[in-house]
Amino acid sequence: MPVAVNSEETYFQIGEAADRTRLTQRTLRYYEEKGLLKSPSRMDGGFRLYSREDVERLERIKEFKDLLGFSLAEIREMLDAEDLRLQTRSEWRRDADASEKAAKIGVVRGMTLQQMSLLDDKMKKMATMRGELAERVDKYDSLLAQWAETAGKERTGWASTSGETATKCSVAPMSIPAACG
Amino acid sequence: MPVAVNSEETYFQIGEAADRTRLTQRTLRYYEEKGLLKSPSRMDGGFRLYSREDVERLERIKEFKDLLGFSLAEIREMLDAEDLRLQTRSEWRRDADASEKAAKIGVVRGMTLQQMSLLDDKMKKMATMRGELAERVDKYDSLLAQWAETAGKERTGWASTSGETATKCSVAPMSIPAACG
DNA sequence: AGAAACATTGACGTTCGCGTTAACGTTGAG
DNA sequence: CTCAACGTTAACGCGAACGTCAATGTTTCT
Repeated sequence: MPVAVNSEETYFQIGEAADRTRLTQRTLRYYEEKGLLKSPSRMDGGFRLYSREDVERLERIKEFKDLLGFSLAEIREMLDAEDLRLQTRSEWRRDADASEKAAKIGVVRGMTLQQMSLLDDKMKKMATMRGELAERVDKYDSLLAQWAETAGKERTGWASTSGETATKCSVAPMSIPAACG
Repeated sequence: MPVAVNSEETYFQIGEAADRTRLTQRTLRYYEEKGLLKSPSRMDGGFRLYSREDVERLERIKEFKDLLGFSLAEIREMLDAEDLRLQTRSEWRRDADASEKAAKIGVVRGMTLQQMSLLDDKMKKMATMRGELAERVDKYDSLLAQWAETAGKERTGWASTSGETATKCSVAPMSIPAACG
């Protein structure tokens, strides 16, 4: 059960944080050790207390790893960028100088753009690969269709052995995958 | 220099193969050891000779690794699938039974679809991430614009410090990246 | 034939990303 | 107070994916 410290802020011990993120306790400690997570607060006895934000951050780390196959070092960089973003935002009001604000925002914006172009790059290449695969599938289909024709009435019933996962989305070589879900 | 063995077939020693693929010799031997590459032919003295196909395969392996962050084991699976595909194709003519052909094609088609859905999955998630990033950039832009307005004539000239990589593609949250290159 | 350049097979070393165990402290329910 | 459940640090272990010698053989150029 989540631990309520005071008022309405909920914190989680390492066990629950691990459960929620589907990571292990060891992994959480490891990420902390590697600086991917700012050291979480502790209770009097020394038990770690993870905030909601901490948990969210962990979930993001997981996405970065699983989805993009980034190393922890790379992920750290991306997260550092984001930290700067948040820090910038919190300092926004009390920041005296004017052009300084703009400069900071510019930096953050630049980093965000870099991350985007990195994503674009990967997506583009993946789209290319997908296109090649789709071409093949089409080729198989027409091959099978043509075959079924020459075979006359005898329906072959080739319901491809296992999971028909990417249902029928094989055509349209370059269409956005979001449109296929 | 590439080594011409006979007639028009060109082969490469490990050094050049490594250069071309931007991998190390060690890596090539390692991949061979791990079965990602069928053992290349050798010259009399025992030197490895890589064919064009071998080099292409190596390049594909690299793409899989860098682009998708797959483990070598996973890559091996994908490549095995492709091997089956080629094998199927070469056996196509001399294969006697009819429904057997269809079955084989069905299997290969199924594997291809699986790979596609895997790609789709990743691309979809990446598109989501990209969308979030784009939103941020837009927010920064409007913030800066609004700021420049209130500041009157004094143009701040905030040409974001470094590489403006993802040029202007920040809007259109879900557009296919290929359209942005 | 001799030397430089390139390759071969071990075999040990390294970094990453955790898993696992040990020995011990904390918390919360009864 | 006691005891199970949960947490802590420290340390060693492990598989993946190579890096890095070292000792030896091969090719090629002159």
